[in-house]
Amino acid sequence: MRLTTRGRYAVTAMLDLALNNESGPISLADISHRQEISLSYLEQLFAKLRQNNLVSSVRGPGGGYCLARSSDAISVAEIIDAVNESIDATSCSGKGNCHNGDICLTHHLWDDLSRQIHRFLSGISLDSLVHQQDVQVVMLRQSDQADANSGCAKV
Amino acid sequence: MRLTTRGRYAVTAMLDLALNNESGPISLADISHRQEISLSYLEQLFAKLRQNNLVSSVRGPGGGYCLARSSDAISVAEIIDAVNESIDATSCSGKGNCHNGDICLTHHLWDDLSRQIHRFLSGISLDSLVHQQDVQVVMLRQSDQADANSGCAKV
DNA sequence: AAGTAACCTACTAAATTAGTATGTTATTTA
DNA sequence: TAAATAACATACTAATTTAGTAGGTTACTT
Repeated sequence: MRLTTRGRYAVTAMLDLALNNESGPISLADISHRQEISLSYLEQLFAKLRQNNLVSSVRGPGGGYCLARSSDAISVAEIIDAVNESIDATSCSGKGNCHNGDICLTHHLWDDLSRQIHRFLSGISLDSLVHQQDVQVVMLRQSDQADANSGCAKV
Repeated sequence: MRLTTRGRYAVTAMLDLALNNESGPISLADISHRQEISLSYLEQLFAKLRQNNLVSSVRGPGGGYCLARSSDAISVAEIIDAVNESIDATSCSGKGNCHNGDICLTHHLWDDLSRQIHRFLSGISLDSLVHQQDVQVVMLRQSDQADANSGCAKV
Protein backbone atom coordinates (compact mmCIF):
# COMPACT_ATOMS: atom_id res chain seq x y z
CA MET A 1 0.00 0.00 0.00
CA ARG A 2 1.23 3.39 -0.82
CA LEU A 3 1.02 5.86 2.03
CA THR A 4 4.30 7.62 2.11
CA THR A 5 6.10 10.94 2.11
CA ARG A 6 4.37 11.90 -1.11
CA GLY A 7 0.91 11.71 0.38
CA ARG A 8 2.07 13.41 3.54
CA TYR A 9 3.65 16.25 1.57
CA ALA A 10 0.50 16.69 -0.46
CA VAL A 11 -1.77 16.84 2.57
CA THR A 12 0.62 19.17 4.37
CA ALA A 13 0.79 21.50 1.39
CA MET A 14 -2.98 21.48 0.95
CA LEU A 15 -3.43 22.22 4.62
CA ASP A 16 -0.99 25.10 4.28
CA LEU A 17 -3.16 26.39 1.42
CA ALA A 18 -6.28 26.03 3.51
CA LEU A 19 -4.71 27.89 6.42
CA ASN A 20 -3.65 30.78 4.20
CA ASN A 21 -6.76 30.75 2.10
CA GLU A 22 -7.95 34.31 2.59
CA SER A 23 -4.79 36.00 1.35
CA GLY A 24 -5.31 35.10 -2.32
CA PRO A 25 -3.17 32.67 -4.31
CA ILE A 26 -0.27 31.12 -2.44
CA SER A 27 2.94 30.45 -4.33
CA LEU A 28 4.63 27.10 -4.07
CA ALA A 29 7.78 28.97 -3.06
CA ASP A 30 5.99 30.10 0.12
CA ILE A 31 4.82 26.59 0.90
CA SER A 32 8.26 25.27 0.13
CA HIS A 33 9.78 27.65 2.72
CA ARG A 34 7.21 27.04 5.40
CA GLN A 35 6.93 23.28 5.08
CA GLU A 36 10.50 22.60 3.97
CA ILE A 37 9.51 20.68 0.87
CA SER A 38 11.57 20.94 -2.31
CA LEU A 39 9.93 23.44 -4.70
CA SER A 40 10.39 21.25 -7.72
CA TYR A 41 8.88 18.31 -5.93
CA LEU A 42 5.92 20.42 -4.88
CA GLU A 43 5.41 21.42 -8.51
CA GLN A 44 5.12 17.78 -9.47
CA LEU A 45 2.63 17.12 -6.72
CA PHE A 46 0.55 20.16 -7.60
CA ALA A 47 0.41 19.10 -11.23
CA LYS A 48 -1.51 16.04 -10.03
CA LEU A 49 -3.62 18.01 -7.57
CA ARG A 50 -4.60 20.33 -10.39
CA GLN A 51 -5.46 17.45 -12.72
CA ASN A 52 -7.75 16.17 -9.99
CA ASN A 53 -9.46 19.53 -9.61
CA LEU A 54 -8.37 20.04 -6.03
CA VAL A 55 -6.57 23.32 -6.68
CA SER A 56 -6.73 26.07 -9.25
CA SER A 57 -3.76 28.11 -10.33
CA VAL A 58 -2.94 31.69 -11.23
CA ARG A 59 0.17 32.27 -13.28
CA GLY A 60 2.52 35.19 -13.29
CA PRO A 61 3.68 37.49 -10.49
CA GLY A 62 1.43 37.40 -7.45
CA GLY A 63 0.09 34.13 -8.72
CA GLY A 64 0.00 30.76 -7.04
CA TYR A 65 -2.53 28.17 -6.08
CA CYS A 66 -5.95 28.28 -4.41
CA LEU A 67 -8.19 25.51 -3.23
CA ALA A 68 -10.60 24.64 -6.01
CA ARG A 69 -13.40 24.15 -3.47
CA SER A 70 -14.08 25.22 0.07
CA SER A 71 -11.91 23.43 2.58
CA ASP A 72 -14.81 21.51 4.07
CA ALA A 73 -15.47 19.92 0.69
CA ILE A 74 -11.96 18.48 0.33
CA SER A 75 -11.08 15.31 2.17
CA VAL A 76 -7.68 13.92 3.01
CA ALA A 77 -8.57 10.77 1.07
CA GLU A 78 -9.06 12.76 -2.12
CA ILE A 79 -5.68 14.41 -1.75
CA ILE A 80 -3.85 11.14 -1.25
CA ASP A 81 -5.76 9.51 -4.07
CA ALA A 82 -4.69 12.38 -6.30
CA VAL A 83 -0.96 12.04 -5.75
CA ASN A 84 -0.67 8.33 -5.19
CA GLU A 85 -2.74 6.16 -7.41
CA SER A 86 -4.88 4.94 -4.55
CA ILE A 87 -4.92 3.71 -1.00
CA ASP A 88 -5.34 0.06 -1.73
CA ALA A 89 -3.91 -2.69 0.42
CA THR A 90 -4.62 -5.57 -1.95
CA SER A 91 -1.87 -6.87 -4.21
CA CYS A 92 -4.22 -7.08 -7.18
CA SER A 93 -5.46 -3.48 -7.02
CA GLY A 94 -8.85 -4.77 -6.04
CA LYS A 95 -9.19 -6.85 -9.20
CA GLY A 96 -9.39 -10.15 -7.34
CA ASN A 97 -6.96 -12.09 -9.51
CA CYS A 98 -4.22 -12.27 -6.89
CA HIS A 99 -3.77 -16.05 -6.94
CA ASN A 100 -3.78 -17.74 -10.34
CA GLY A 101 -6.62 -15.62 -11.61
CA ASP A 102 -8.73 -16.10 -8.52
CA ILE A 103 -8.69 -14.25 -5.23
CA CYS A 104 -5.95 -15.12 -2.77
CA LEU A 105 -6.53 -16.35 0.77
CA THR A 106 -6.36 -12.88 2.24
CA HIS A 107 -7.99 -10.85 -0.50
CA HIS A 108 -11.05 -9.89 1.52
CA LEU A 109 -8.96 -8.91 4.50
CA TRP A 110 -6.98 -6.34 2.52
CA ASP A 111 -10.06 -5.22 0.72
CA ASP A 112 -11.78 -4.56 4.04
CA LEU A 113 -8.71 -2.78 5.37
CA SER A 114 -8.53 -0.54 2.32
CA ARG A 115 -12.17 0.36 2.70
CA GLN A 116 -11.65 1.08 6.39
CA ILE A 117 -8.73 3.40 5.74
CA HIS A 118 -10.55 5.12 2.94
CA ARG A 119 -13.62 5.69 5.05
CA PHE A 120 -11.50 7.14 7.84
CA LEU A 121 -9.62 9.53 5.58
CA SER A 122 -12.75 10.48 3.66
CA GLY A 123 -14.28 11.64 6.91
CA ILE A 124 -11.52 14.16 7.52
CA SER A 125 -11.83 17.43 5.65
CA LEU A 126 -9.16 20.08 5.36
CA ASP A 127 -11.53 22.35 7.22
CA SER A 128 -11.69 20.03 10.22
CA LEU A 129 -7.89 19.95 10.30
CA VAL A 130 -7.69 23.74 10.14
CA HIS A 131 -9.82 23.95 13.26
CA GLN A 132 -7.76 21.51 15.29
CA GLN A 133 -5.91 23.30 18.03
CA ASP A 134 -2.56 21.63 17.51
CA VAL A 135 -2.62 22.54 13.83
CA GLN A 136 -3.14 26.18 14.74
CA VAL A 137 -0.28 26.07 17.22
CA VAL A 138 2.09 24.47 14.73
CA MET A 139 1.11 26.97 12.05
CA LEU A 140 1.82 29.89 14.38
CA ARG A 141 5.23 28.48 15.20
CA GLN A 142 5.97 28.00 11.52
CA SER A 143 5.03 31.51 10.49
CA ASP A 144 7.21 32.88 13.30
CA GLN A 145 10.11 30.87 11.97
CA ALA A 146 9.40 31.96 8.41
CA ASP A 147 9.41 35.60 9.51
CA ALA A 148 12.66 35.16 11.38
CA ASN A 149 14.29 33.46 8.41
CA SER A 150 13.09 36.09 5.96
CA GLY A 151 14.58 38.87 8.04
CA CYS A 152 11.22 40.61 8.08
CA ALA A 153 9.73 42.14 11.18
CA LYS A 154 6.70 40.34 12.52
CA VAL A 155 3.57 42.31 11.72
CA MET B 1 3.80 3.58 5.89
CA ARG B 2 4.83 0.04 5.31
CA LEU B 3 2.04 -2.29 4.35
CA THR B 4 3.33 -4.28 1.48
CA THR B 5 3.91 -7.71 0.02
CA ARG B 6 5.95 -8.67 3.05
CA GLY B 7 3.08 -8.18 5.47
CA ARG B 8 0.66 -9.85 3.07
CA TYR B 9 2.95 -12.86 2.68
CA ALA B 10 3.30 -13.17 6.42
CA VAL B 11 -0.43 -13.06 7.09
CA THR B 12 -1.12 -15.47 4.24
CA ALA B 13 1.48 -17.92 5.53
CA MET B 14 0.17 -17.68 9.08
CA LEU B 15 -3.34 -18.23 7.85
CA ASP B 16 -2.13 -21.30 5.97
CA LEU B 17 -0.65 -22.54 9.23
CA ALA B 18 -3.89 -21.89 11.06
CA LEU B 19 -5.90 -23.74 8.43
CA ASN B 20 -3.63 -26.78 8.60
CA ASN B 21 -3.14 -26.60 12.31
CA GLU B 22 -4.34 -30.06 13.31
CA SER B 23 -1.96 -32.00 11.10
CA GLY B 24 1.14 -31.26 13.16
CA PRO B 25 4.05 -29.06 12.09
CA ILE B 26 3.79 -27.61 8.58
CA SER B 27 6.96 -27.23 6.56
CA LEU B 28 7.73 -23.98 4.79
CA ALA B 29 8.12 -26.02 1.61
CA ASP B 30 4.41 -26.88 1.82
CA ILE B 31 3.41 -23.29 2.37
CA SER B 32 5.73 -22.22 -0.41
CA HIS B 33 3.95 -24.58 -2.82
CA ARG B 34 0.44 -23.71 -1.77
CA GLN B 35 0.84 -19.96 -1.55
CA GLU B 36 3.47 -19.55 -4.25
CA ILE B 37 5.92 -17.71 -2.05
CA SER B 38 9.67 -18.23 -2.40
CA LEU B 39 10.90 -20.70 0.23
CA SER B 40 13.94 -18.67 1.13
CA TYR B 41 11.84 -15.57 1.52
CA LEU B 42 9.44 -17.44 3.76
CA GLU B 43 12.37 -18.53 5.90
CA GLN B 44 13.33 -14.94 6.46
CA LEU B 45 9.80 -14.00 7.39
CA PHE B 46 9.46 -16.93 9.78
CA ALA B 47 12.69 -16.00 11.51
CA LYS B 48 10.96 -12.79 12.53
CA LEU B 49 7.70 -14.51 13.37
CA ARG B 50 9.61 -16.86 15.63
CA GLN B 51 11.48 -14.03 17.33
CA ASN B 52 8.12 -12.48 18.08
CA ASN B 53 6.78 -15.71 19.55
CA LEU B 54 4.07 -16.15 16.98
CA VAL B 55 5.24 -19.56 15.81
CA SER B 56 7.28 -22.41 17.21
CA SER B 57 9.45 -24.70 15.16
CA VAL B 58 10.34 -28.37 14.99
CA ARG B 59 13.56 -29.25 13.20
CA GLY B 60 14.44 -32.30 11.23
CA PRO B 61 12.33 -34.55 9.03
CA GLY B 62 8.61 -34.18 9.58
CA GLY B 63 9.36 -30.87 11.23
CA GLY B 64 8.01 -27.45 10.41
CA TYR B 65 6.17 -24.67 12.13
CA CYS B 66 3.17 -24.47 14.43
CA LEU B 67 1.28 -21.51 15.77
CA ALA B 68 2.74 -20.60 19.14
CA ARG B 69 -0.73 -19.81 20.49
CA SER B 70 -4.26 -20.69 19.53
CA SER B 71 -5.41 -18.95 16.40
CA ASP B 72 -7.92 -16.78 18.22
CA ALA B 73 -5.09 -15.29 20.26
CA ILE B 74 -3.10 -14.10 17.25
CA SER B 75 -4.14 -10.92 15.49
CA VAL B 76 -3.27 -9.74 12.03
CA ALA B 77 -1.74 -6.62 13.56
CA GLU B 78 0.76 -8.71 15.52
CA ILE B 79 1.84 -10.54 12.40
CA ILE B 80 2.44 -7.38 10.43
CA ASP B 81 4.19 -5.75 13.34
CA ALA B 82 6.47 -8.77 13.52
CA VAL B 83 7.69 -8.67 9.93
CA ASN B 84 7.56 -4.97 9.27
CA GLU B 85 8.78 -2.72 11.96
CA SER B 86 5.35 -1.28 12.55
CA ILE B 87 2.23 0.09 10.92
CA ASP B 88 2.99 3.74 11.48
CA ALA B 89 1.88 6.46 9.10
CA THR B 90 3.90 9.28 10.69
CA SER B 91 7.23 10.28 9.20
CA CYS B 92 8.85 10.51 12.62
CA SER B 93 7.90 7.01 13.80
CA GLY B 94 5.61 8.60 16.34
CA LYS B 95 8.42 10.56 17.97
CA GLY B 96 6.90 13.93 17.15
CA ASN B 97 10.06 15.61 15.87
CA CYS B 98 8.95 15.71 12.26
CA HIS B 99 9.45 19.43 11.72
CA ASN B 100 12.57 20.99 13.19
CA GLY B 101 12.31 18.98 16.36
CA ASP B 102 8.64 19.75 16.86
CA ILE B 103 5.61 18.04 15.42
CA CYS B 104 4.68 18.86 11.84
CA LEU B 105 1.34 20.23 10.72
CA THR B 106 -0.13 16.85 10.05
CA HIS B 107 1.46 14.80 12.82
CA HIS B 108 -1.77 14.16 14.68
CA LEU B 109 -3.57 13.17 11.52
CA TRP B 110 -1.09 10.40 10.76
CA ASP B 111 -0.94 9.41 14.35
CA ASP B 112 -4.72 9.00 14.42
CA LEU B 113 -4.67 7.07 11.17
CA SER B 114 -2.03 4.70 12.48
CA ARG B 115 -4.05 4.07 15.58
CA GLN B 116 -7.16 3.48 13.49
CA ILE B 117 -5.44 0.92 11.28
CA HIS B 118 -3.88 -0.78 14.25
CA ARG B 119 -7.17 -1.04 16.05
CA PHE B 120 -8.82 -2.52 12.97
CA LEU B 121 -6.13 -5.12 12.41
CA SER B 122 -5.90 -5.94 16.11
CA GLY B 123 -9.54 -6.84 16.06
CA ILE B 124 -9.02 -9.51 13.43
CA SER B 125 -7.73 -12.85 14.67
CA LEU B 126 -6.44 -15.69 12.56
CA ASP B 127 -9.31 -17.71 13.90
CA SER B 128 -11.89 -15.27 12.60
CA LEU B 129 -10.27 -15.45 9.17
CA VAL B 130 -10.29 -19.23 9.24
CA HIS B 131 -14.04 -19.18 9.73
CA GLN B 132 -14.76 -16.81 6.87
CA GLN B 133 -16.49 -18.60 4.09
CA ASP B 134 -14.44 -17.20 1.24
CA VAL B 135 -11.22 -18.25 2.99
CA GLN B 136 -12.51 -21.81 3.21
CA VAL B 137 -13.43 -21.78 -0.46
CA VAL B 138 -10.06 -20.47 -1.53
CA MET B 139 -8.28 -22.99 0.65
CA LEU B 140 -10.21 -25.86 -0.92
CA ARG B 141 -9.33 -24.65 -4.38
CA GLN B 142 -5.68 -24.36 -3.39
CA SER B 143 -5.38 -27.83 -1.96
CA ASP B 144 -7.02 -29.24 -5.09
CA GLN B 145 -4.41 -27.49 -7.18
CA ALA B 146 -1.61 -28.64 -4.92
CA ASP B 147 -2.79 -32.24 -5.23
CA ALA B 148 -2.99 -31.92 -8.99
CA ASN B 149 0.48 -30.45 -9.19
CA SER B 150 2.00 -33.06 -6.92
CA GLY B 151 0.67 -35.87 -9.09
CA CYS B 152 -0.93 -37.40 -6.00
CA ALA B 153 -4.44 -38.71 -5.99
CA LYS B 154 -6.89 -36.69 -3.96
CA VAL B 155 -7.67 -38.46 -0.69
C1' DA C 1 24.59 -42.65 8.04
C1' DA C 2 21.37 -40.26 5.14
C1' DG C 3 17.94 -37.21 4.48
C1' DT C 4 15.10 -33.48 5.91
C1' DA C 5 13.91 -29.04 7.21
C1' DA C 6 14.95 -25.30 10.23
C1' DC C 7 18.25 -21.66 10.71
C1' DC C 8 21.58 -18.09 9.25
C1' DT C 9 24.00 -14.55 6.47
C1' DA C 10 25.35 -12.11 2.58
C1' DC C 11 24.34 -10.64 -1.76
C1' DT C 12 21.74 -9.08 -6.11
C1' DA C 13 17.92 -7.31 -8.74
C1' DA C 14 13.95 -4.73 -9.20
C1' DA C 15 10.96 -1.20 -8.07
C1' DT C 16 9.71 2.91 -6.07
C1' DT C 17 10.39 7.33 -4.14
C1' DA C 18 12.66 11.58 -3.40
C1' DG C 19 14.94 15.01 -5.23
C1' DT C 20 17.53 17.80 -8.97
C1' DA C 21 18.14 20.23 -13.13
C1' DT C 22 16.73 22.73 -16.97
C1' DG C 23 13.99 24.52 -19.40
C1' DT C 24 9.17 27.01 -21.53
C1' DT C 25 4.94 29.73 -21.11
C1' DA C 26 1.62 33.00 -19.23
C1' DT C 27 0.90 37.13 -16.66
C1' DT C 28 1.81 41.16 -14.05
C1' DT C 29 4.32 45.37 -13.05
C1' DA C 30 7.46 49.04 -13.81
C1' DT D 1 7.68 46.83 -24.00
C1' DA D 2 11.06 44.70 -21.04
C1' DA D 3 11.82 42.43 -16.80
C1' DA D 4 10.41 39.70 -13.24
C1' DT D 5 7.59 36.12 -11.44
C1' DA D 6 5.58 31.82 -10.86
C1' DA D 7 3.16 28.11 -13.05
C1' DC D 8 3.95 24.27 -16.12
C1' DA D 9 6.64 20.49 -18.18
C1' DT D 10 10.06 16.88 -18.78
C1' DA D 11 14.06 14.23 -18.14
C1' DC D 12 17.33 12.58 -15.22
C1' DT D 13 19.86 10.96 -10.86
C1' DA D 14 20.27 9.33 -6.19
C1' DA D 15 18.61 7.00 -2.40
C1' DT D 16 15.92 3.72 -0.24
C1' DT D 17 13.29 -0.25 0.20
C1' DT D 18 11.61 -4.57 -1.12
C1' DA D 19 11.79 -8.96 -3.23
C1' DG D 20 14.23 -12.62 -4.22
C1' DT D 21 18.63 -15.64 -4.65
C1' DA D 22 22.47 -18.29 -3.15
C1' DG D 23 25.16 -20.69 -0.19
C1' DG D 24 25.87 -22.56 3.52
C1' DT D 25 25.31 -24.85 8.85
C1' DT D 26 22.79 -27.23 12.50
C1' DA D 27 19.42 -30.25 14.69
C1' DC D 28 16.66 -34.10 14.46
C1' DT D 29 14.33 -38.33 12.59
C1' DT D 30 14.35 -42.71 10.25
